[in-house]
Amino acid sequence: MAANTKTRDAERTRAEILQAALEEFAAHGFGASTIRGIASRIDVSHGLIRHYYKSKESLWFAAVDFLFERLRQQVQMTYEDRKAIEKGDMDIFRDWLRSYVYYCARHPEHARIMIQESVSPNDRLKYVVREYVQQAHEDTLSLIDRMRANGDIVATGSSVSLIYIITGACQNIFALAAEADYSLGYDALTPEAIENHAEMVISVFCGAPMKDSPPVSTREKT
Amino acid sequence: MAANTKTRDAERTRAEILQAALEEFAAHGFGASTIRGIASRIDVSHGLIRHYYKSKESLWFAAVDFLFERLRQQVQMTYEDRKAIEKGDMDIFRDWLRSYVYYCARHPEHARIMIQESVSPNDRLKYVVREYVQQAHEDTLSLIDRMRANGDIVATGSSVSLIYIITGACQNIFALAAEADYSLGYDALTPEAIENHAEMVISVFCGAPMKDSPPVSTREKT
DNA sequence: TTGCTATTTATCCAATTGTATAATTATGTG
DNA sequence: CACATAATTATACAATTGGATAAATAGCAA
Repeated sequence: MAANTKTRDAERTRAEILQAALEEFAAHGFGASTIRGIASRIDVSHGLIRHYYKSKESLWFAAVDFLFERLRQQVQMTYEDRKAIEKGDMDIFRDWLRSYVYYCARHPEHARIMIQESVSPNDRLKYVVREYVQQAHEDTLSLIDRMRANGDIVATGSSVSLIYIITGACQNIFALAAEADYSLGYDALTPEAIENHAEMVISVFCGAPMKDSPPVSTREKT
Repeated sequence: MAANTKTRDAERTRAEILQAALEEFAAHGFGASTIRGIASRIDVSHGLIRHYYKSKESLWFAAVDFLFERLRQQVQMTYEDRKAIEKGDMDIFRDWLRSYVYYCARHPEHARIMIQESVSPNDRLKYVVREYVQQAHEDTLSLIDRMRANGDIVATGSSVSLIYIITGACQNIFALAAEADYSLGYDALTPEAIENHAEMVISVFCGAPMKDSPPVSTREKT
């Protein structure tokens, strides 16, 4: 254990820095985030962050790697589920939608960071698209096309629009949670509100959930 | 005209500053936006902006006033339209959805600014909600409730969720236009893509548009 | 022309920023 | 114990920031 205590502390510090960086980047965007602000979230000196990550930008890349790895672990569709959906098993698709809504509620910073970086073409956006978004979008696109061909989704127009309609429908209320609270006194982050939102999304895109198969997510892992 | 040349220039300068400020705030968020950056967009000294607006924050408030006034002019529902929708005229609702999609495409900075300010409760968000969002949301809420009672919208759950599902579905692809371009080579801002998105949104929330009434927006004003 | 006022620029300043380097502390090994 | 190395803090610095004030320019009325 002797040789481990130091490295374990170091690893924990690295993880804490990443988590704090994610929150800071989501809260203020890349430009307005400060290394000192991130450091103060976990009560370390700002020099320590420079010790682990050589620049503010490299910290951003590391934080995004962490973000998408977590997304992958929590909501990525398995090959079997995908095949089932392609064969018309809409309950699997409902479960996937539900798990994605849960993810959006737990991690609203994800949508926020992507929207902030999508303001204009830039190297950070280019990186995250190339490393993570592109493959996921292409997979989703072919899945949606298959579902529309099967008649499981009825809509007219490009499937690209549909991808953003579905993800926007899932994300938006959590990205704007503070607005919903101020304007309507609605706390979108209570378990009931999250569950309600998942039900609503599912009913919009898949019709009402079937009575005899109570929606239980098999993909919820945290 | 003599007395007018000066004031007209001043008014135009004020308007140019507001427009540049909107773009800057949407591009970088409030914190990362700089008065000098806004000034350089319209090639004036940063001191001039301080002359017209006494602080960066007061400039933000003025820019948001401008933003929401433009929204009101372009997509606010008339009383007559509202009554027609409440009586079940879904074509009017389809037109309204369409005009909102057009607005989101023309002014993606609107959604961006709201999301950026919704990171956490703060005075800027509080102001814009109190001045603009709250009343609009309450109106929309009661309209949606009425439509659901009429059976014109079929979904299960809180109507608050539905508000954010609809607006998210309309906005998202434009807020993430750069991502869609990088990942799928899809330019969401072409007239065809915008039209397609409007069709898709309408078909998701209202079913396919009626064949005999080609969708023509009566509310599109710019 | 001479004033007068509004518009605009030019500087100045203290605070904050990312980055860099030195100093300090803790930990494990001999 | 001493010594080496990793973890962490402290400090320094040039650049940028919002804000403030002074200076300059332009338009107009007399």
